[in-house]
Amino acid sequence: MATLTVATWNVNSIKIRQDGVADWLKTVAPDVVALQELKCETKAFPVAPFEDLGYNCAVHGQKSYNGVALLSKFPIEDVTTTLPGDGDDGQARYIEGVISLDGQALRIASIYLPNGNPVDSDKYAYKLVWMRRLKEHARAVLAHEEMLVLAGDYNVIPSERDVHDPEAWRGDALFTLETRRAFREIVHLGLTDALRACDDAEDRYTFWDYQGGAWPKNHGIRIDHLLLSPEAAARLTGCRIDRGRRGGEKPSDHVPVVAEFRI
DNA sequence: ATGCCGGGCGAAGCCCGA
Repeated sequence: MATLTVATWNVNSIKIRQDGVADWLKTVAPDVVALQELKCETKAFPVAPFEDLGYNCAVHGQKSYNGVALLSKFPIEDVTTTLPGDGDDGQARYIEGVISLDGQALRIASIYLPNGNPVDSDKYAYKLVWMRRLKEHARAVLAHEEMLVLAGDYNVIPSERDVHDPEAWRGDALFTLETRRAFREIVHLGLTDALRACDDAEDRYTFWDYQGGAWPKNHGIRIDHLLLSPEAAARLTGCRIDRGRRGGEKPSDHVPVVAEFRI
């Protein structure tokens, strides 16, 4: 019985964070990692430190903003970067690939879902449209009935117990009833929230703002998620949030979420 | 709550994030 470790992490600039990510890879040794908010162009992604640690890299980058990647100890095949209705969407927010394991496959996506604030702007409309596109794509890939992990920064607080102070976030684009309903529509296609399948506690956050002492006061929110197909959920053995990565020098404002599977 | 952080860009100050 082998263990497959799959993680997601919004690194908030891969250039600034590359040493910290490499250090984390050495410590945790995940098999597959979904990264978000690279803030660099594809050709500028620092592949060397990760290849030196035995990882293959698939990158969908963009200058200054957004950017997503997959790292994998196994080869990454059939890489795609578009969602239905992509049109002229110039924002690098989605990358998907197939990881070939012994006799089976894992389909993994790295998602950087739009923030959507303020709610009276076109950014919010873009977020909701993007979520509908993700839903349609999720429906299509779920039909393959394979191990599937839709991992990333969803910019969605799913419920009241995923935020330190619900009143402080009421009306925010991450927490409106409309946003949460759109997220549920995706989950209800048949996906499992990996963290909540393993840990029902309050105080399970993945993001703390840099400002206002949010980290020392533990004013966090849970917005980074691994959503699993039934085939993946059946093999899930654990899921944890790597809170320790919020401390130290020059941390990202997000921390990794790590899931383990028996394969 | 907004922009008190932090990062990108680019060389000061604005844009953006959640």
